Amino acid sequence: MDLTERKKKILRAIIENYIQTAEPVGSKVVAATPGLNVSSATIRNEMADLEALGLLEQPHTSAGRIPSPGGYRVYVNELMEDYRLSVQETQRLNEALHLKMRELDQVIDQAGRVISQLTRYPAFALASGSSRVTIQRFDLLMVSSDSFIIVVMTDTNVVRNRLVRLPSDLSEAQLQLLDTLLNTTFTGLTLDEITPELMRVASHAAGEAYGLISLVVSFAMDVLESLEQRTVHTAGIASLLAHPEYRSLDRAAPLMSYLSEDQDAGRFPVPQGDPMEILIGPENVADALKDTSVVVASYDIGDGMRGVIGVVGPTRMDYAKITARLSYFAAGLSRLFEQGGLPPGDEGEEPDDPLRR
Amino acid sequence: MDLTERKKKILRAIIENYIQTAEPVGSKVVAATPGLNVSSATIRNEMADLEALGLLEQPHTSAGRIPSPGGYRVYVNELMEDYRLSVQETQRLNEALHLKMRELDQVIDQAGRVISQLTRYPAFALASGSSRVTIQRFDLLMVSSDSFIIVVMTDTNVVRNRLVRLPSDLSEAQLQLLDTLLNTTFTGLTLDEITPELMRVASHAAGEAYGLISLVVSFAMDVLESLEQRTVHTAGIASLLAHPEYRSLDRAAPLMSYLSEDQDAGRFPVPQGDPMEILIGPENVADALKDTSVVVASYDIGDGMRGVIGVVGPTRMDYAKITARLSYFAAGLSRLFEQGGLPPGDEGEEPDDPLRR
DNA sequence: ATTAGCACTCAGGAGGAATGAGTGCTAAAA
DNA sequence: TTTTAGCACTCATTCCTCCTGAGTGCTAAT
Repeated sequence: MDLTERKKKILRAIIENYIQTAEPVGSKVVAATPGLNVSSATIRNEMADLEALGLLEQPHTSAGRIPSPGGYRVYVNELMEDYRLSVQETQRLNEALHLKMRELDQVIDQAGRVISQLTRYPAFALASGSSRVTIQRFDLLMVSSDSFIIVVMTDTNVVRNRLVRLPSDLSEAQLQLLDTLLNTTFTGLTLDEITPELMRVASHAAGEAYGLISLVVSFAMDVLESLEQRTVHTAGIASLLAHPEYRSLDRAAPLMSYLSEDQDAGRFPVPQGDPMEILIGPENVADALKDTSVVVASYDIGDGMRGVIGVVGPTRMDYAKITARLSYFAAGLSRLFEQGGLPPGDEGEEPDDPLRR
Repeated sequence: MDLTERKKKILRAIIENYIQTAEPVGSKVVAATPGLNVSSATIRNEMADLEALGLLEQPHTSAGRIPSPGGYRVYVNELMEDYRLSVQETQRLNEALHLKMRELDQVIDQAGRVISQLTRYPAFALASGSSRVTIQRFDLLMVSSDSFIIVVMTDTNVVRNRLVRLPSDLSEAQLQLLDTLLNTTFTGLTLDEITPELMRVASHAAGEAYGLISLVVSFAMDVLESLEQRTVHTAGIASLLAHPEYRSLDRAAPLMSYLSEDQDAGRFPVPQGDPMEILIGPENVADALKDTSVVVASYDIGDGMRGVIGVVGPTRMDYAKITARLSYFAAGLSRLFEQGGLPPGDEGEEPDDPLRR
């Protein structure tokens, strides 16, 4: 977008003012911007030009101007200055990164909550997975004569377990046998490759132990499935109501429902290429997001997985602040995982300071 | 509450009408109730009496009456007929009980989502635990020369694991030693009983392995902590907006914030004694719930834990329907767990039909 | 190219009347 | 003594209309 310096200044002034006040901006207050020594009449002419270019809009004839989605686009691409995080902000962000490390799922969920609190917008978080996971190894641990623990580990180093009680007793030797059989037959297979026939063949080899095998294998399949199935976590939906554009329920309700709808991923944008992406209003694919903006960042989880974290808000969003915070936080998460903090499963120890180089 | 038959009929008619319409009920429509062959003037006199008894309220002089919290109380205690679930409803509820069995936490979360969908009210779900959990057993599984899996099992049969990578190599024998040491020293202890001193003593016994021991033990402590810490899951917050009492943001926003606030339990009521409890308006302890009603049910998880699941809505709630659905669902959950469906950790196989006797 | 000035537009708020649902009370009927 | 018909009264709600003021576009002067 080729604009004169003055037009840029005016556009920027209007957008930043509107971001603060949520009120249409008139020529008079723009004229008052320092460094812009022209009269309001001149501003009016310029504003008319900017409107013709599709960068501004007028809610009604006798109102000031508000930025159009295209205007915001120009702003984030060319006009926006990097927002410098204050010391307090980095401190808060760093503190927030001391996440309690548990299951990956819980970490993602928690990260979403935290970023929602920090930005005051609803947030979503998900992991976009490695889709071809296989079981690398089975372990069966005897607990008592009629119960044992299944531990499975995938090739992405996720470890999951389940305790099983049986109606009948089982000897240590039988368990050993089962263990070997599982490890020779069912390792290295993806979800689709584990067929009922395969299970029948295996149980034949093991004699009567079909029930046991199906028990363990179906648990393994559950694990694989849960790793492939991408679920979204959303947090802070209520914070929408703090923003004037959602003071009317007609605007708030559909968006809130969309955000809290069933947790299937794919409804939310994921950054392509760049680690951070801004989607303004109609640039969103989902209808419910057509007049909201989404800022989304990704971070590296390791083992071929990427975490995605983003916030949703009105197109009038403080893009500078939000992108600064989000990218800092995402970078922190990347480092956290990279440091061996906690990879896909639940591995590694708790790092002291996740942001220390 | 001792009321004449006629007063009861009138009160009930008013409450049920108000539950349907959310509009103050006038004497005329009450007079039209079948089985009540008196004129509206008589009804007016009776209504004045009921108001004097504190069972009805008048929003303003020229409006009909609405039930007071006390009125609802009388209604749920004495007047309400059991709502008979239709065949479709039991079918839907049964289907909903086919929860994917994973971690207990996830099951609880999912149950909350489901009940929120079924009732169209926001729901909360939590597990009220057994507070003195101890580690019953440690297992260390070698993965490669520099990594192993910690598996811990608590006395409540919860099993958790974590994969650990080490900077240096480790022999199978060392791991065995560590295993024995952990099992002799740290089993049967509650969270507070695991002291730093104890860890120092143990590592002395093991030679130089302090780092390793603290690694495993702090994981165990994490597990104990996560089991004692009761987190609430809330779902369906946006469904509030569908009800006319929350069409105004002043009413909706505080409640929504309360529901989505940080996930600490204790903010939500838990049934005492009875497996189901109804708290109407000011009967709630929490300020934010003072003009909402909460219907809450509990179910048995096993191993000394109880699940709690409830819905939150306006005092004008269809108590008959909600209690019927909630208690049916809670009973289903109880049976699900009892059947060995999935106890605290992640045990047992997936049942075919959780409601089959 | 810029600016002062002026007529014009229009959302939003204030005030006021009309509407109608619903009440309480009284006096008559059962 | 209880019930009912009738009537005057109340008051939230809706729908006008009018007014105000912020902000514009245009024109003519600088």
